Amino acid sequence: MSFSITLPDGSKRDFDKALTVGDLAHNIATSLGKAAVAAKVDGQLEPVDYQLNKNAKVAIITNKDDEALNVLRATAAFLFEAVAKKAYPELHFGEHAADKDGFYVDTDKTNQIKISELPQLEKAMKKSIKNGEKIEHVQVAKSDLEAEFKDDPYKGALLKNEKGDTVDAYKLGDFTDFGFDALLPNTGKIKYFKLLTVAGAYWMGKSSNPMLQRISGTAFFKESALKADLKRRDEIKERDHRTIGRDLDLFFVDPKVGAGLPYWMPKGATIRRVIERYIIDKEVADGYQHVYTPVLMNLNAYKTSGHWAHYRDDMFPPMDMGDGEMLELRPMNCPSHIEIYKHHIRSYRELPIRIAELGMMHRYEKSGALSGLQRVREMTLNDGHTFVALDQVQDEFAKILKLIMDVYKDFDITDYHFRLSYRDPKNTQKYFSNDEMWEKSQKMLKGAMDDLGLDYVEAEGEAAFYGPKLDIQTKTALGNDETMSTIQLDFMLPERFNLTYVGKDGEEHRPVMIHRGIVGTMERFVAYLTEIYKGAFPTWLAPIQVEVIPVNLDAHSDYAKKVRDELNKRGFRAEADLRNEKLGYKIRESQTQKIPYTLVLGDKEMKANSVNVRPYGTDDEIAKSLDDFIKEIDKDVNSYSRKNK
RNA sequence: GCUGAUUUAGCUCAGUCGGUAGAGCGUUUCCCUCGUAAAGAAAAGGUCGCCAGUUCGAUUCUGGCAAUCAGCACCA
Repeated sequence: MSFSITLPDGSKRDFDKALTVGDLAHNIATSLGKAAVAAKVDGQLEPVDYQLNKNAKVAIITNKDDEALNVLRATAAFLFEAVAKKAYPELHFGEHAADKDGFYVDTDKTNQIKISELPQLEKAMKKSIKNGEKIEHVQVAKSDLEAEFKDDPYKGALLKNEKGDTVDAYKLGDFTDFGFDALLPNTGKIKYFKLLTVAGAYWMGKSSNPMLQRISGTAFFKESALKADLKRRDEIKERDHRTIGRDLDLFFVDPKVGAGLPYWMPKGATIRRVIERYIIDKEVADGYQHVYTPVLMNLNAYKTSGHWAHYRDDMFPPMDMGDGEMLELRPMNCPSHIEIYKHHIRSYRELPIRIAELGMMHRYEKSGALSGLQRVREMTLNDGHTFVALDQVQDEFAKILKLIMDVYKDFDITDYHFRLSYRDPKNTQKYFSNDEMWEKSQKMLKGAMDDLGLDYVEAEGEAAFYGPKLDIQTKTALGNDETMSTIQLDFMLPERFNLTYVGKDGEEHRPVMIHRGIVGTMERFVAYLTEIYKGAFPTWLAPIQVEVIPVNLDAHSDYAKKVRDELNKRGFRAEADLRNEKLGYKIRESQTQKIPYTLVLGDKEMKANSVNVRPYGTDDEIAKSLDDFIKEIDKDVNSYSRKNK
């Protein structure tokens, strides 16, 4: 027997008898042997007692590697299970996982674990950790495990997913579980962990299945890392747009007047208006014709479009007008823009026809999904539809993508990835059934991305009901993935609404429709920006750009008003704080309100027709002439500067 | 929608083992007239989420509903 192990640096080591990953690590260096947590063997995560007996590529993982954290957390999850099972012998376990956010274990409901019981369980875990209890890695025949878990409602099903006749299982005392890539050989290393929350989660992630309880927590190798992570979790709250929205008086949602129906206060409305003007200008410059269409539409239009068949759960119930007419609050405005297209006979010479609208949509979101401006029941969509000939699809697609990238640049959106969203062919309830069209459009979309040489992930079951999409997924400041922009190819609706244009040949042809959104909805986009900027909006977006504060009310109010008026006249959003309060008090408020520029005006400034500038987040006092300040802020606004970030 | 927790003044939160409530911040008024992150005083402000039930009496106990939060499912 002889085989060789290839290490990450390319070097090879030959062996003539089997050895464990741990032995290999020791063989390389004693210190590495001590630090080894697990290994990647041909890309697969394996524990330190894994037997090497044939040619393989091996990378030893120590606690400096990200994957080591997953091993640690999986071990913590396993220990939690063992301890919880001891405390509640009748408890069953569902799925468990460990990743960059921590770990979780699903348990069944018959024996609810309350959040108040977590400290006791933590204590029991700590006891085991202190004792450094051994975790035994065993290969068990699948049939033995099936026998052991024969009364378990979940483990049997999970066992079916395990490949082969033997299963990698782990034992701590008489507790056994499986489904881990690799665990530590001993509980002693799980020093710094915390159980965090108890929440519901569906068994196997299906809402038709019973709901289990998910206990989640996190673990680190270093105490400082755990502390930093707990602090990070706390600080996330400070970025929450709901908190900032209230503190800065941007918007409110009040169940008394309707859950999920936000009210935009003047400051929030200002931010939104600036964005709306920006995006309309941008789109008009890119060849879009902006329109307004009604929020109500005859239900028949949504029957024709397929919304009524495939999207009804997300729609408000129709209004019965009593004379046979049924009106529907629109959930999307593709049918509205189709009506605009159909209003005239269209020639190939006009194509592409680009229709855009900041249109208000209503969708009946499930109560549990509502969240501030992030998920609402009334939203203004940055929507647009372009109607093109078949041979224009690629160019139009590239043009839209360029527009999106231009906008991202101005808003400094850099953390995003592309996702091609396809239908799930098995889900006939959700998607139009027309295999040929789906194949064609999905292939065309992928081809367009490949031609542009862009990287993407593919996701089945994420398409719109009428066609596949390119989704641009951004990361929010709170770490959630969300769809910011989308480009969707649609062969279905032109067919259903019998859209035509007259070709060069004088015959009628069918156009292709491209649905696209740049910044998604105004609601979600403002929520996103609020979190990214932590409420300190860049000057071009800030609801109040300049706060003017007189040193002495009697002596300097007139000059403060004069400066404010001059700024307002030039189109800047300036306010003068003429309340009877101390200077320090007003400065403080101007800072907590995150206003980009605070101007303090006293005798010196009045005499010299100057201002004293304190930019947000600093304690600078910069004296300059009013003219110079105006030049500075003008430059700041026009550059879409992010310096407040 | 589901599971759990929560809901008391504009905000953050105490409190009442059943006898209708408090603090800090904010607001208003008075006072102070001030050079870069909170001067001082007084006052106003609450159907104790909503609807039932039990009780002599419910903010407190019980039930239902709604909303909010965490997560799941869904999703822009």
